[in-house]
Amino acid sequence: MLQIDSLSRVPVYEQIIRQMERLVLTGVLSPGSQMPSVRSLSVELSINPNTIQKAYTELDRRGIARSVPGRGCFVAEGALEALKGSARHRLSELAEIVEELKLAGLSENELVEEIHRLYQAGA
Amino acid sequence: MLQIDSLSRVPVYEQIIRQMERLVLTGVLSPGSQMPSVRSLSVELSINPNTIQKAYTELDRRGIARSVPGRGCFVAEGALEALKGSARHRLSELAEIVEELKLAGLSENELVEEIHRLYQAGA
DNA sequence: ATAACCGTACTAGGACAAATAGTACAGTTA
DNA sequence: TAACTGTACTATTTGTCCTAGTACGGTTAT
Repeated sequence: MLQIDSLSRVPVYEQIIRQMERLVLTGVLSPGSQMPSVRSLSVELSINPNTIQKAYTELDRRGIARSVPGRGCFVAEGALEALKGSARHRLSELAEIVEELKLAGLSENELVEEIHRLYQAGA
Repeated sequence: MLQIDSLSRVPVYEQIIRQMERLVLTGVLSPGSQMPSVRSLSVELSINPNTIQKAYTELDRRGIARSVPGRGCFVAEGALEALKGSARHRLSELAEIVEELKLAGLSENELVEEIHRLYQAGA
């Protein structure tokens, strides 16, 4: 279900967060559905339970998941809205890269063309 | 001349690299011109000389700067070409963000509009 | 009830990168 | 000669990520 790159600079707990967000956005995980338990996922990925918990706690804080002691961790009802809202926040990251590309001499048309290709690509 | 955000996750030496690259791209530093010395910059930014040196060494390795023992560190002649070449490499970072925004429901038109605004903005 | 799950909390320690601190050496320049 | 330049090296500190182990309380099915 999830894939972890232990060689990446990106912390494992953040990789889990991103992939969970992605599963929700793509509809693989629907609001209300149960997520893998902390322990089962830790066994599946061969990762310490504390690391999984850190990811789940953060997902809870962001309003994407709801943890219920004794029952499990579920995709929050407003998960999609929360994700779409936070997506706007990532426009700032986009702005940084765009500005660098712009300075490096990439024209607006070239960039728009690149965007078009990315949008056409599947997945 | 440079600004360091010590609270950022981005390492100080990498912040220096990026800002130097930016100064070259914007023409503030021209090829052949002398860059601040390791020691003077360390005093100005209140940062250990070793951290500055690490940034300068990397800039040298990328072909953006040329360090000359006893004389100083200068902007390389082919700095602009080196920078424009490596800029293309950052298109992969762009692809990641675009894909996330796409999943989050941002339409291609909205994104293109955003790009247009970024290109019109000064700086 | 009891066993088997669930999330949560806490302390301790290892591994690693980033940064600091201090010293030293060799080349350049006024 | 004095004051600068880059470079090299070791030791130490700091912070983050992750692992390890233990414990507590709530839920569920048998």
